[in-house]
Amino acid sequence: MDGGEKSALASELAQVLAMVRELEARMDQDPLPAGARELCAELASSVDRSIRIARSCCVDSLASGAGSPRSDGGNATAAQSKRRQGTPCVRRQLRTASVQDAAALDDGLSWRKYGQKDILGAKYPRSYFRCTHRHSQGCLATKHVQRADGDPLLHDVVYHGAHTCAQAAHPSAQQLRQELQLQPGHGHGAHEDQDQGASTPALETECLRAGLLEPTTPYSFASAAAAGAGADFAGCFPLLSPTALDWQLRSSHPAGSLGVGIGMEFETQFEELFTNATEPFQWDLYADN
DNA sequence: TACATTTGACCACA
DNA sequence: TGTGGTCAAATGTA
Repeated sequence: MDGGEKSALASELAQVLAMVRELEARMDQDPLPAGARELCAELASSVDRSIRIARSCCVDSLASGAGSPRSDGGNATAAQSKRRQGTPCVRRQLRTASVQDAAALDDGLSWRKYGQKDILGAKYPRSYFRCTHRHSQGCLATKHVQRADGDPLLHDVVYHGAHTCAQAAHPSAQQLRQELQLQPGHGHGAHEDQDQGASTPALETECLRAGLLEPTTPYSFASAAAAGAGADFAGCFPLLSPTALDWQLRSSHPAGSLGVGIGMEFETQFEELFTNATEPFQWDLYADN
């Protein structure tokens, strides 16, 4: 990371900090002031920019194997990668508000659970879902959901195959299809092709810069993890991206219902953002400037 | 009654 | 042979 990038990152983070403080102050007010939502969105995009800067700087060190291994639930993915060769997949991580909260895992598509399996080395079992319309419409889309070892609120969701049923028109399904099509070779899993596509992180960065990858979508590890460079690049971002955080806040607190409780939840998630991100980013930037 | 979930068993792959 | 992925019967629920 050169000096310019460091200062760009430091500047972004300084903005984030200022906005968090402001948001914190506004959270005490009831009802929530009009600007709070906008501030959340700004906050999200600012952290998102920070992550992009950090990511573009970290890729090289990650490619050389210097990246930190997955800290949560990732020990099972190596074995998993032996399976489903030839099926493109998209991986996401979603955080729920509580252990019982399943709403945050709802992607708007209808799934039917068809199995659950204890995974070697994983603390929590993996659940297997397939499209409800598998039999009626021959839709072969499936997804696997597994709770992270280190953080029970964090769920690893792996999607296999695009929806071909009536749900294919759903925004979530279309987004998934787009991400699946971004898979190198369109036939390898996100974490399956660690031996190819070293240029993919650059591609992703370019897409992000060009606005081809919508920052408003839930954070996907697909292209990052698909990159050979990031052998397990996803593990370097052990939490939701701020954009996904924003998305979650929006989805779990629909318009008008953004209540008092959000303050604590938001605060907790940001606390995690800063504490968890410290290692992978190694941001001693303030000391550095 | 229809549909979803649970769970033990089976299969395929490395 | 061990493990992940899937099947299908049993069970639960609206």
